[in-house]
Amino acid sequence: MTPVAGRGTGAAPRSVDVARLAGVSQKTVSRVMNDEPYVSEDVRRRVLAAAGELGYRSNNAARALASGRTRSIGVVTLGTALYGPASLLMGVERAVRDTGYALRVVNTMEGESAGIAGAVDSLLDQGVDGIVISEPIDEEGGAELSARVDVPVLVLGAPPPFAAPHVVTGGIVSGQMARAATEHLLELGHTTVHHLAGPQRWYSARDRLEGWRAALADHGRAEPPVVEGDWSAASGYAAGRELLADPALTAVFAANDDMAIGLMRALAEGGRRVPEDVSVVGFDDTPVAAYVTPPLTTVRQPFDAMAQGGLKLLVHAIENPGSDPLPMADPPVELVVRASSAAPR
Amino acid sequence: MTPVAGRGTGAAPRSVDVARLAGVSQKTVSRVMNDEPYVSEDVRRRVLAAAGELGYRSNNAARALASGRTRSIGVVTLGTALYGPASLLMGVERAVRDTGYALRVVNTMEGESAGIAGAVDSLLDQGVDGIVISEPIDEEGGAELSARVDVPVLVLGAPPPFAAPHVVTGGIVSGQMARAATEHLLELGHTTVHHLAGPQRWYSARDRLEGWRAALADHGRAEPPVVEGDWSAASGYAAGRELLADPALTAVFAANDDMAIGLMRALAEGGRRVPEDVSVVGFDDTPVAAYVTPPLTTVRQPFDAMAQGGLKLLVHAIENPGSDPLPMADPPVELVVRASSAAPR
DNA sequence: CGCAGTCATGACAGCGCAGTCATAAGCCGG
DNA sequence: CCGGCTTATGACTGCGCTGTCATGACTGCG
Repeated sequence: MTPVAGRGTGAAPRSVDVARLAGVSQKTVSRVMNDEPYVSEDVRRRVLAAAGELGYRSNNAARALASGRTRSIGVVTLGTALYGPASLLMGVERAVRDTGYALRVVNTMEGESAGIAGAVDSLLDQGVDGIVISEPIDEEGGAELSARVDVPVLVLGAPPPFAAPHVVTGGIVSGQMARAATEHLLELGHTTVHHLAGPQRWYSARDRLEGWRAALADHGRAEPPVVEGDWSAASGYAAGRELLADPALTAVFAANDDMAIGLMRALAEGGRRVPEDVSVVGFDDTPVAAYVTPPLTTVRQPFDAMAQGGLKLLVHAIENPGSDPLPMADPPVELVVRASSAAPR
Repeated sequence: MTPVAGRGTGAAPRSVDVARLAGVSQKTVSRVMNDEPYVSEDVRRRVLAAAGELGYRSNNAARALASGRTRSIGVVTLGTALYGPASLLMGVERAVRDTGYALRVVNTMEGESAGIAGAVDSLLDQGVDGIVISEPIDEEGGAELSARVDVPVLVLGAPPPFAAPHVVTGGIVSGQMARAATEHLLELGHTTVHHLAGPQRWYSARDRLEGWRAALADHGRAEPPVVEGDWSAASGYAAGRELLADPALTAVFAANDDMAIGLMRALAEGGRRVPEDVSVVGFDDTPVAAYVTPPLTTVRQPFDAMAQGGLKLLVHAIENPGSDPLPMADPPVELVVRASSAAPR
């Protein structure tokens, strides 16, 4: 009368069930599942066959409880569909997959009560083995947070927002490329370059501002007033309407492509031709950048490479606690010159 | 000599430690942490104070093991930064947060070996309580997959790709809006409307194709040959170069905004003015759609509402097993008319 | 005042794994 | 041919929590 397994048919099989079927101990099943050494080929095969037959899948909670590791990495995202952050997140997903870890995601909406600290906290609650903070924005709470973080943290695309024990930084210095973009415009012969900045709570926006500033300083050029947007094309458009007031305007470096597109629309409406009257350079190389009118000169960021490289560091830190952090090679960033930038006049 | 807790200072506090400090049983701590009834206010306060003092956070793995529920929901994404899928993912993240569940993410790259089935499988391995499949694409393997799925599944933005036990569908019928977009062009006076379709492995692309087709059929119009892209502006551009060959071309409905933008560029290069010679309508209302030249008429999808509504269904299915699925109200979709569409001539 | 019913709490077991240690078998060299 | 090694396996335990049940205190009511 008793069914084979002795439990209701609905219940998921456990390692003991597999063990029984394969005629081995539960521990041996565990060994096979974890690719531990000291298992004979014969036994391994029998266990795998039994597992397959029963449709066994090991219980993650039990495994995490017993081993103290969850084999998962948490990501803090910004909760926007902006091309940069979204691409970085996708890169992280792809890269995490390769490492064998699972991915947990929480997002922190800008202006939300808890912010990054809250997001990190909820990841710690979930018991992740490591944390990725992607494109952090500036906020308070970093100090108290760092005390509670007891797993390695990877900060992607910007300097770490807080000084926690095991923080590594991966990813590019986007300031460097902002500098290159600005220099591109100067070398075309523009007297100076205006900057349409991103929201300054974002490290990456500040980075780009500083890169632009450094380029102007290097070349001994006057620094025009900065106009700040919020990354959106709408804000770029609004900024463009402001900039139209300046008859001397000949070149603008925008902190991302969306703002550059909004800016170009405002310029067009104001009767300024791009690039004949005003050159525009963006940042990100979004998929549409090459197809707007005119095609946008911009900076392409290697999101996948950043994520992959950074995760390698993180996994190293997780699996070799106490060891020195791996060095991070800055992945290649590229200035893509298109029709929106040209010599003045 | 023995320190207070009797364990190394590095070890995370457990509920027994809290219990000891608060002078109650471990079970009572568990009661407080889970907001169970039958705990006096006094005890509750003492326990919370003790937990705060020790920096206690409950161990998720142990909780999951004991309760059999992980309190987490898995999402299958497409691994692209395309505006639609990325927005939907963000919407899901936001919505999940409100439900109190944690989010695990896996993505299936198009053309990858395992595909959706593999992604779902890995989520099941992780032991999620429910699964969200966002924008599924067409593929085999659905049948065998459905046998293994033992948690509720929500399919967002398209019909379910497989017949699993507990599948609910949430989200809009984008075909309906494709129809509205096409009708908008017909009502402007265009004799017929071309369609620049998305990749037909995507349900949403097929939906839009069918909506377009239905609109033409309703109005008794000839159906021009379909051009298929891959969602990218580049593919829209390529399609545009093909469409230029047709001198009778006066209106195109593109399955997303990026392709519409590429298309408009090709039209511009071919000397066809938008909207004077050719009207273009897109789909998605990406943030730049309003700022390209000319501003793009398009269809705005309420990603947040779709995700929120869908997740409500999913959580209901998780927490009330066996009950009838909740009805899903289609969230409002909106045709945004801008300058890229106008009457012919 | 006594009994049933609510409320508040604790003791205990067990969730399904992995870690530790014990054990047995094979293998080698002196 | 025996002591010491490597290899292969199992018994047992415990990870930190939740579920079940028992227990006692307190309540109201006939």
